[in-house]
Amino acid sequence: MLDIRFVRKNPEAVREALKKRRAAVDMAEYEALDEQRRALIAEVEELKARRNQASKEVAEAKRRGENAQAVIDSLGGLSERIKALDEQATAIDAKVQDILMAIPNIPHDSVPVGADESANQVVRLWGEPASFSFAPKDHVDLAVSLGGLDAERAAKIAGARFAVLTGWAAALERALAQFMLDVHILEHGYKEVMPPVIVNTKTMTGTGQLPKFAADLFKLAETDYWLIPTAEVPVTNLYADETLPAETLPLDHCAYTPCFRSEAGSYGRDTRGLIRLHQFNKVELVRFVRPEESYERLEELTRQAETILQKLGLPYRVVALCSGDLGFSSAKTYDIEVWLPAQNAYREISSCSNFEDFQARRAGIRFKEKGGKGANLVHTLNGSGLAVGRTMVAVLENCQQADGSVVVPEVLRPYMRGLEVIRPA
RNA sequence: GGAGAGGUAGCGAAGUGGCCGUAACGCGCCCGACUCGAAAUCGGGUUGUCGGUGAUGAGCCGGCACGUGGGUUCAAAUCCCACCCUCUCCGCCA
Repeated sequence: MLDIRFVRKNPEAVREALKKRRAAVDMAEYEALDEQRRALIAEVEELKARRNQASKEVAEAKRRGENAQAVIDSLGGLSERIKALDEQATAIDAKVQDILMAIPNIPHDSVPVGADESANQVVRLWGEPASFSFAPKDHVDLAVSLGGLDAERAAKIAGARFAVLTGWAAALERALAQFMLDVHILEHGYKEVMPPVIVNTKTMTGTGQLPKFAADLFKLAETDYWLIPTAEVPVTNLYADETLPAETLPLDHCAYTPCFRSEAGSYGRDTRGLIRLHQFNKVELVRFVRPEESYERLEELTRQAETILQKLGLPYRVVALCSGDLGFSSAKTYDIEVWLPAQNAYREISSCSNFEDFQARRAGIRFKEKGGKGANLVHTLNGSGLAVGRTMVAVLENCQQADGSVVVPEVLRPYMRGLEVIRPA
């Protein structure tokens, strides 16, 4: 959420940002409501000040043992008027908040302006896509023929967009996750957290998933519980309504959790295999940083996520999302896209974003300088490090051999009981 | 699921209708004094948010906030109602 005073004083900057994002918010209505809100507040506050003043006089008179009936009588109806105005103010404030919550973050100056993903900019490439002497199979064919993926039974017990991994595939999923965690914990200094994967509405609102994107989420019936679409939600909100000592920044957490997404509106896309599921596992990196260094930290974060692909030897590219492709809460995002030979394309495997103070304001996450006066909002960042299922897809497709076997990347072998090659059972 | 206790500032905690949200007291933290320096000691300071004014700063003025939401009252941390959360004991349970 943007600062209500910033929006009031910089309406043109907000309109400009909305235009760059191709987002529609009725700013004229918003401004009219905001003005009404302030007028009402001024009116009701004046009445309350009068009431408080009179109450003080009554108290003083009673203390002196005098009769205060005259003052009390003069207040007739004041509280009723205050109550009526208060109700109006509350109603208008709710409307203002609704719109304010629907205004997306302002894209950073370095974000390329464009309508959709075709305007995204490739920032760098790493690795050479291997040239195969045979037609590379896709990950579904590989996983099924190697006996690791059972899509039929997944559909039977849950439905479409679920997967059952068996044997080596289940082990590979665990191996990838643990490998990623070890790198981020041991080499990049992140502290691991294992949070709840069910959260309440307040938490979902803190990071910006609600109120706008309820349709993308799973909600538990008859409760205030939601399944997290990413560990970003519980981990960022760990420090909601807290003031962190400045010396603890940057505060870096990684978390390995399942993620749940309804994938509403993606019918027909990526219906095969492990690319787009209702439930998948992800190692997430979340950082709480000082505002002045958040962009430097975003570069660092992106490189840390890239490290995983480099160690696995998987070719990828880094893309700066354009304004029209940017997520609602993000001021700047780099997507990391891994090479998938069977699709002959780069596909998203990580998304690294700087939310500046957008989430921190919603969630109430501040920091305070030791001995300093007042608290300021932190900047929050997060990035996948990485999506585990999609990493498995990339490993299978990039490391396959002509005979249908798959070579296990060396760094994973210690996590796979030394297994070097995955062969049909 | 049953019974009980409790939610007040960074933490602990006092506070049964007005002089208590400028929130006692203690701890922590910050500034100062003392000291060669430190500890101890002494003095002072230390919530957030919204509105107005200022320059989107500082300051000043005002409103609100004692778990949340209602109610009673001229006036609520305090009285009444509902809900949420935490802790203890019992039951159940991986």
